[in-house]
Amino acid sequence: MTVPLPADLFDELCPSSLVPFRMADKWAPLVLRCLEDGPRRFGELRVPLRRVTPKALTTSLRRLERDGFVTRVVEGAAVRYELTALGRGLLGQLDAWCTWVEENWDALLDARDPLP
Amino acid sequence: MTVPLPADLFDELCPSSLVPFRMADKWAPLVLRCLEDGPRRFGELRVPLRRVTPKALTTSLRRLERDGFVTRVVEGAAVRYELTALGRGLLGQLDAWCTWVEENWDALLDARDPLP
DNA sequence: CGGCATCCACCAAGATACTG
DNA sequence: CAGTATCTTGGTGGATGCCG
Repeated sequence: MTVPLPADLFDELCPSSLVPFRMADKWAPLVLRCLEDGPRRFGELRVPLRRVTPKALTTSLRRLERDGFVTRVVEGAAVRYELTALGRGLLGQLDAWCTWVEENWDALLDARDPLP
Repeated sequence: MTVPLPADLFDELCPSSLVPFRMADKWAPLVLRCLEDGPRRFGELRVPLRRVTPKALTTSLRRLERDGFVTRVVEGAAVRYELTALGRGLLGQLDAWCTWVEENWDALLDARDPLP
């Protein structure tokens, strides 16, 4: 079985307004990352995403489901969310973004807040 | 000298809501593509982007300038917009998106329909 | 030519509280 | 546990008209 998601999986400032990329909605990239290692329940997602209100998380998950990136499966009392093949494909783009942002982070900072 | 931008550079339905990626704002990816082959004037950009109001185009350009992706240079009565090195780097990501969308277009279409 | 001013509709998204 | 229900706000972006 998969390891529980750590509460500090994401940086406090993630996502940042300096990042010019957006995927689906504000929290979708973080949700996708949480689902990378296998299906998760709503409560599991809330641990690393504790800054996100339940409503916002639900909205994000519903949209990901509508667009075919995530499936919502009810198993008795429990619910699990899982990546589809299409959704898993988004992770490649996400990795590319992260790489680009890391490589250009200083330039992004300098451009946004030029030294006097 | 660069060739004038064709009026039909972009598809009528571009950008589409089926594309889960966003760069800066709605029109930024198209603007960046217009600047790929060299500096352009405001009026030149308006040709392929005739569906975009002047205000929206200005807003997009201002934001791209603020974030360090584009420079705005006044040359007497004329104004030219040009990609910075950082902005040119965005084109790589844009290419990656286009490739991904083309490869997954049918899946995106199929996935969107089933849900109410 | 290269915009700006104004008004307005839409919706993403947060705060807060509550529920089957 | 897995969400809903309201309320409210801020920002994007379209429509229209005007300007130096």
